[in-house]
Amino acid sequence: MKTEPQSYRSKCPLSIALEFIGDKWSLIIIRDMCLGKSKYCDFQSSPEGIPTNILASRLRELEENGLLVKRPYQDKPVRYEYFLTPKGADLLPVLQHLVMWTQKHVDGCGEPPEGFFTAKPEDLLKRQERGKELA
Amino acid sequence: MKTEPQSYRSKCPLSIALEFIGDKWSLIIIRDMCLGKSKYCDFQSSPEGIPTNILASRLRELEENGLLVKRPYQDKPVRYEYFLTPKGADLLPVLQHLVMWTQKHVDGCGEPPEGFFTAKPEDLLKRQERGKELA
DNA sequence: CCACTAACTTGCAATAAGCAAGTGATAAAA
DNA sequence: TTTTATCACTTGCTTATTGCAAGTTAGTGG
Repeated sequence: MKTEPQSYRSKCPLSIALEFIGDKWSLIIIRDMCLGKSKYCDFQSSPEGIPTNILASRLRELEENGLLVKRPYQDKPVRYEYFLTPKGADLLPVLQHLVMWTQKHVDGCGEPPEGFFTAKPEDLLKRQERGKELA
Repeated sequence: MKTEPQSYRSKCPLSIALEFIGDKWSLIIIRDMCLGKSKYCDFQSSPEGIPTNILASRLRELEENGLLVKRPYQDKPVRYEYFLTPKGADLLPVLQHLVMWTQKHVDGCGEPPEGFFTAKPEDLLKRQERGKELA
């Protein structure tokens, strides 16, 4: 996870990518956002059961790193929704290939929802735009 | 990292993939093998500077999980070379997209070696086959 | 014999993960 | 009007993982 955008361990683009999303949870959150989830409790309710303190810290880091943005959807009390930025949405091809890899090599894994493989990063941003229009 | 192939935290293929390679180092080793490295000291000399105990444990786990195999290339003392299996080599598209992602979104990152984007998983296995023929 | 190399292993301090419980703001129910 | 409930977190604490340095083992070359 990168918090200070300087001082990467190397200039290798793969290594840098792993400093952003090289852990067990970040891409799970990105996946959930790709599937349309946007609220804290949505992420908590995923079957992997992310611990709540880790969810909070990952959301903070992903936002600091520009992969997502949060936007209040109510005040009293203020509550936030999280949306992918283009930078975050562009991880979709990575997710798609990881899913294909598991389907090819791991028995008994589940199926992604319909349309997952044909989705494009741009499609993920439309949801956010619609939300903005309504706000 | 998966060691016991049962008991995934969920059946989601993305989540399962992350149990195999969801950390900061596994894909660095896979990358090095994609680039033709095969010996312990090769992996150690990469610019990211993987700690040696982590390298040893990752090589063990990646082998247990079937992403690579080791093969002695000398005895007295016995020394091993590590090679990608088809399962490991099939992560190449994931690496390629991660590299593209960083090149698009992170300033000042380096370039992959020539031919990286056009390589295919099968190409990575030929090296291993050549090695076997000579053995 | 001594230095040196490759491939590890071990010890240990620091960091991160994971679990459970608590907090603060508010709305809805009794 | 207390009582309960929800959402989005935070805190405390225990365990696990990282990362650094040093040591080990089985050789090779001089």
